[in-house]
Parts: sequence; C-alpha cells; structure tokens
Amino acid sequence: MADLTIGKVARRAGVRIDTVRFYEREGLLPHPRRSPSSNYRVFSDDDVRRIRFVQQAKALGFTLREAGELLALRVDARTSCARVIERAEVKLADVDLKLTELARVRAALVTLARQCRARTPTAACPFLDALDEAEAEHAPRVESSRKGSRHG
Amino acid sequence: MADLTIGKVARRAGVRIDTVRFYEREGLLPHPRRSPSSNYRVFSDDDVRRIRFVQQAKALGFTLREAGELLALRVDARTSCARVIERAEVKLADVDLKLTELARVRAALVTLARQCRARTPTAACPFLDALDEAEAEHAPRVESSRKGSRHG
DNA sequence: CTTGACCCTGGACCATGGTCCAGGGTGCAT
DNA sequence: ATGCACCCTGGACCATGGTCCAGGGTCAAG
Repeated sequence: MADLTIGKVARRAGVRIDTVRFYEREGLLPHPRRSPSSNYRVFSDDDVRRIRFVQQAKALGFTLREAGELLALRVDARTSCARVIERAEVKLADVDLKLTELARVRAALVTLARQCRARTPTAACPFLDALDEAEAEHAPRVESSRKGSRHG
Repeated sequence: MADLTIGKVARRAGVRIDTVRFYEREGLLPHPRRSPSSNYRVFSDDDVRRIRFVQQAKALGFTLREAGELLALRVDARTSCARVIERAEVKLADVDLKLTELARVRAALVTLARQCRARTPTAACPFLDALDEAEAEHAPRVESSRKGSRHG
C-alpha cells in the first residue's frame, strides 16, 4: 500500500494522468487524500487496480457507469444482502449474455478459418450465418410489423 | 429476401432510422439500391442481420470499425487464404481475451453472491480481489517506470 | 386529390470518454 | 538558487457513435 502520485498511478494502470483525474471526477475512483504541503493527490495500489478493472470492463462493452456499479458491489453492513444479490444477478445475466454472444463470434471465426483451409469459399458473411444458426436454436422470434414502439 | 424500406429495416433490427443511414455512410452497410421512382433505399434481410451483428459486436466492446472488419471477413476469390486466416486469428485472440476477462468478472459476481448468502462481508471490492487472483496465475508483469511512450 | 405515414438530404447537435493546454506551484538534486 | 520533472486547476477540444431537425418529396387509403 505504498503512496503513489498521480503520475505513478497512471503509469502503472496504463492510462494518462488526465484519465485518472477524469475517473475521480466521474466517481469511479474515491477522492484521494491530499499531501498537505503540496496539495498533490495521494493514491494507493487499490486505485491502480480500480483503473485497470474499469479499462477491462470498458473493453468488454460496459459503460463507465456500469463499471462503477460493478466496483460498488460488495457485502457490507450498510447494504442488505437481498439487494446485493439482486444487483449481482442482474449483472450476471448481462455477463452471461455477453459470454454467449462472444462464443458465437468465436465459433464463426473458427468456422471461417476451417473453411478457408479447406478452400471452401464462404457464400457471403460467416457472421451472418453464425447468427442465423444460433438464433434457430432459440425461439423463432419473427416480428412481422410492430408499430408505434419508441425506444429513446 | 423481401424488399424492405429503411423504416422496416430499422424496426426489425431494433435501431433508429438515422442509425441505418449512419451505418451506410460509415461503410458498415453496402449502399442499398434505390427505388427509381421515389429514390427510396431498398434493403434486404441481410442488412437487418448486419445491423444486429454490429449492435452485438458493440455490446461486446468492439468498435464499429472492428465490427466492420469482422463482417468483411470471408473466403472468396479475391482474398488469399493466408490473409483471411491471419486476420481471423488476430480477431480470435482478441475474442479469447475478452472471454477470459468476462469469465473473471462472472466468477467475481458468483463469489460475491455466495459470500453474501453466507453473510461474510467482503473486505473491499470483490472485483479487485478477483483480478488479483486471476493475475497471480499469469506473469507478474511489473512495469516499474516507463517514460515518453505516447499512445494516442 | 387530400391526408397521414413514410422517405429524402444536409447539417446541427448530443453524450460518452477522454485529451490537451495555459498559467502557475512543488520538490529534489546540483 | 536554479533546473527539471512533476503536480495543481479550469476550461477548451477531440473522436466515436449516434440523434434530431428543417425543408421538401412519395405513396396508399379514403
């Protein structure tokens, strides 16, 4: 738990200094304590880990808000267990959906490479076919002509 | 392969009309042919599937550019097999990394719920701990003080 | 042949997630 | 006590991925 300046934190987390300050402003990092003499921010290793987590979450398609929600999830005296589990399960469903879809993309890539090695030209786009196949296993969900539903 | 107006395509793909035009401008959709009398765009089911794929890819942390690259991947007469495989394998590595990280997030969520049910308060943040554990299995990768590397 | 739902273009505008800059202070080595 | 690397704040700016609007044309039903 060594004390870190903002520059060190940024370097260790692999982001820019501005990003660290931005994350602090946005509530993704707790406001760090300040060195009384210089007013410099004083960070810890935990802050480095938080930043890295946010970067990963971002790469997985979570927004910063969602990354923050994940980081905020914990069992403590002030949060009821039911509430924690409820939130965790919502996130879990989200993660599982992402896992399923990524697996689909992966399968399409593998199929593509296999077809290529076998010199079997792909008709159009392997990803469209992969999605069709995957959807065929689920419900048909043909929405013929819905009207008037706004999503904004 | 019924002919679709832009409104129908948008409704079926679950996006706004503007988004369809935006994707066309950005090269994620081929320029559709136009009805000669009205100059209306004429789409097909394939376009709906492309849009859906792009939306999924986005949710998985791919940029629109990357989604387009995935859609463009195919084996045909003009693309050398080696080139296709090379690109597919780069994407595959990317996808596998995402899968690993998502699995980590998933494990952290499951652990959190389990601790909660067992009424074991989490010290700080389960995600930071989960990442630590996961990283301990790999290389240490301590970067002490790199300087002057720009990444923009 | 009008009315309502739909389409066209071009351009302004928006939210997210940063990134950069000016103008100024800190801290440590020489 | 002078340099140089580093930190501070506030605010402008940027790229991505859309979203909205004005001003105008199209089409199908009644």
